[in-house]
Amino acid sequence: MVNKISMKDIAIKCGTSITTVSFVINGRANEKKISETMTAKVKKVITELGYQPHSMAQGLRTGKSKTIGFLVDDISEPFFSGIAKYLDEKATASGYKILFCCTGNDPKKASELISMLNDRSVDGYIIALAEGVEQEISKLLEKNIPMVLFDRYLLDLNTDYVIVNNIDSTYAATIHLIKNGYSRIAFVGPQTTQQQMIDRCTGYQRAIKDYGMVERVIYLSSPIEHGGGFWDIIKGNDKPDAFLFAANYITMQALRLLISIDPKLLEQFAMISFDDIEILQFLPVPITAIVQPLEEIAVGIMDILLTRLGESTQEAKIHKIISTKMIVRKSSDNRNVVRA
Amino acid sequence: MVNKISMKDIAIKCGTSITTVSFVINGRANEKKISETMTAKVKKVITELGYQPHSMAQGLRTGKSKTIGFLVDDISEPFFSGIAKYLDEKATASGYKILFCCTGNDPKKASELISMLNDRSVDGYIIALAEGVEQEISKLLEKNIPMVLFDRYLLDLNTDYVIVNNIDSTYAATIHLIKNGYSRIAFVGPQTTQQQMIDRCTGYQRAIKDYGMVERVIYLSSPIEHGGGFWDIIKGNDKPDAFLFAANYITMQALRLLISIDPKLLEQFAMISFDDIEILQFLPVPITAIVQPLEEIAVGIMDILLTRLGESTQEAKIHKIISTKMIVRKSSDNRNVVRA
DNA sequence: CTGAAAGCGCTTACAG
DNA sequence: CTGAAAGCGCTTACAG
Repeated sequence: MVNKISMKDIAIKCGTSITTVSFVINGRANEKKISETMTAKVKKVITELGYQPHSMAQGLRTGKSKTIGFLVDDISEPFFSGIAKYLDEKATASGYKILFCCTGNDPKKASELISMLNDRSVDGYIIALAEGVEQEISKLLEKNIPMVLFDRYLLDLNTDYVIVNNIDSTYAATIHLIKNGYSRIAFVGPQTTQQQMIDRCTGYQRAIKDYGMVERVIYLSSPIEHGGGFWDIIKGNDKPDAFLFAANYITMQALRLLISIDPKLLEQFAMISFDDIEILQFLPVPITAIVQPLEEIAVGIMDILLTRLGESTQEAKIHKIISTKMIVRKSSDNRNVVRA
Repeated sequence: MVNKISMKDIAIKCGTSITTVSFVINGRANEKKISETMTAKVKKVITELGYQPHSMAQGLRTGKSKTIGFLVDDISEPFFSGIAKYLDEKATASGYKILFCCTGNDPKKASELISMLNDRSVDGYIIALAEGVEQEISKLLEKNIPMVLFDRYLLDLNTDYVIVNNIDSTYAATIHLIKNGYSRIAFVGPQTTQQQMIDRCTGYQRAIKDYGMVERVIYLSSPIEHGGGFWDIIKGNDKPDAFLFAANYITMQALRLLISIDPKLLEQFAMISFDDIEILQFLPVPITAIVQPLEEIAVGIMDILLTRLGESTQEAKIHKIISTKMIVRKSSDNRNVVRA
């Protein structure tokens, strides 16, 4: 990093002061009534020398780092890395850079990371909340630091967030199964207090109730136990004829479990997965999926965050709900019903 | 970001100077012969007030940002996001943060991003090189900025890098196919000048030559053309009985192509994929894979980079070659040979 | 053993 | 129309 060009160099070369140079750089030449001759000269020298402002000096002075903190459990999960890609694109276009952090589902690590991001003076946060960091979130809220939650949210925390229409999505998916003739539909989800998971279950439950069916909610334990609840249910007399999986990792867990017992089992149940993953298309019976539009979610997040970053006073919180779409594949058509 | 505590606050509260506080913070109390009483007092106040150094001020003063730039085509690709996760873990543990950037396979964007990272005074770079940015890389090299390349590398660029033993891997994979009775083995790769792809092809070619077989190299075009070369080859008289795919995206392209023509085709060929992806295990005939150990690669990268960041003079470049391992699945056993 | 002071590269209120 | 100067929060050479 030798010989970086500074505003001083520009000023000297132009025979002016760094104040003038600064005004030109920040587009305040007009406002500050810098002569056009000087403005042009400064601009010319800037491109000639390839001057780039020193972001840390700027940051120190302005208190803004043009950096956004992004917190998720695991960046290598396709949903998060997909979102990350689009976020990065939007952020870069607006002069921001994103610091990605993985909490590994550990609340302690999460709060350490928040504190670390705070040290680095990030201007805002994008967070898929792990359970147990409500306190840290509250602290940030009090400080009025811009923050957008996504994927997960907390009812009792007054924040901006972007989520999908979880209830409607599983409601529609359940009805899709019912319409295709399935009558023993099970919802398979994780044991959790995460609001989005509760919502997904709620959508399912409402549909089941509206159609006067029997509710079957299964909590899949992780790591998977062969002898455990799922297997008992599958081999029981009153076994389900259709599954609605609450998230892609739940789908994967269930698929692994079924395959490890007997790959043929895959063909005996109707299935719908919340979240599409490439694998679903390549199975012997391709699986229907509820698709979360990643780019739309990312755009929603950045729109809100950029607004906040430009605001002086906090307006009312924004809650953006994005619609999923269902991609129907063979696994949920009525082929199975005949057999059942 | 109100009322951040500064060294000045500590100094006042301790009745000393910020110099002393700084020495204590930087662990130079002994060296600078600060009294134990004062050292203890300062430390106590620091934890009491929850002081955190202001990283931008530090950065401005020291010229170090404790930040690493990470450049790949697309962070949402499983190979890269997997690497990213482990890198982030290691970096955080050493007080560094990583700025992830996606070049989207666009050399122009790549050089813009490098310039942007440069503005942000990143201390080092981790790069999976896209073609066409050799010049920018060279510039960084000249400036002696620490940089580790991975996955891809350039023979004529003298840099640190971490790659896998590409040649040996495909050599072994090819021989595995030969030993299992396949005799018309095709290598399927992208049309590219990327060294690692050339190496993978070389390994295949050597094995074919050593066993006196006929070389069959297929360049898969993207987007896939139905009527194109691949289909001609598959339906021809002299069609291959085994495929070695050069990368996971090539595997996916080929799978999509085969499935779109006829899913049964999947069972008619032996297959090995460079890179393991979850999908391979779930196919009707699970596909053998050459596994790149992500964590080991990430550790290798960070080890080199952290060494460089701590060095004053550049030692000789480090080239770290990591061994892959092959996970043999049903797709490469000799089941097909009987039929052929 | 400890402190005053310079300076990293910016921005901006103030003065002319 | 333009510039001198203060200050953001640190680190460190220098002086006592």
